[in-house]
Amino acid sequence: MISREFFDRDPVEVARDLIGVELTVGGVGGPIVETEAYDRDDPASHSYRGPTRRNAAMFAAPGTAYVYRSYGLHWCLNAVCRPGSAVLLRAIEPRHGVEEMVARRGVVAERLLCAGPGRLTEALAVDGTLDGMSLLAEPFRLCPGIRPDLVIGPRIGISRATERPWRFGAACSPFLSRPFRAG
DNA sequence: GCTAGGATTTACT
DNA sequence: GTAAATCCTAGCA
Repeated sequence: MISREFFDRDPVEVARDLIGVELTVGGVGGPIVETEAYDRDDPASHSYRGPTRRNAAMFAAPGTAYVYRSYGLHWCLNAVCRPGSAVLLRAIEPRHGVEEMVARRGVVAERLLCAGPGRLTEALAVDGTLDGMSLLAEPFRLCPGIRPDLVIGPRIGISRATERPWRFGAACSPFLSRPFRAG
């Protein structure tokens, strides 16, 4: 099992080591194939300007889930590392409870079920009610899995510190939200 | 109090 | 390729 100590490290290390880890929520999920790191001292991070009501979970204990609403309609799931830093989960490989994901997402293409932060949360039924909950307890489950070859690149969809190579993915995975430049 | 903008996805041209 | 959907937060008056 993944322990609290796993998350009590540099978010870049945690983002890298989370690739291949199996994440399930209520039994639905699969191996993580894409993550991004966000640090306390990072202009692109919600924690950059210090704790607020919205990002309070980012300053909670390592291993806490930070769930926030993006663009007014999507939810994004993060794993809190050291206080003020977190790892954004961008994509997983649909392996467990695929039928349930299809029912929630209403799509046929399996590779699009969890390929993106908003898609992932919809497929796993993650929303604001899980903000501040521990990823080390139900309904979450994290288990070490096969570690694939990694690809590294710049983060996506941000306007500041865009050059930091803090995006990690499983090489050649068909379930990435977007292809890596080198991969 | 009001306004601008965002770690996105989808549908349409 | 471009636009729309939609809401919370920060920043400023």
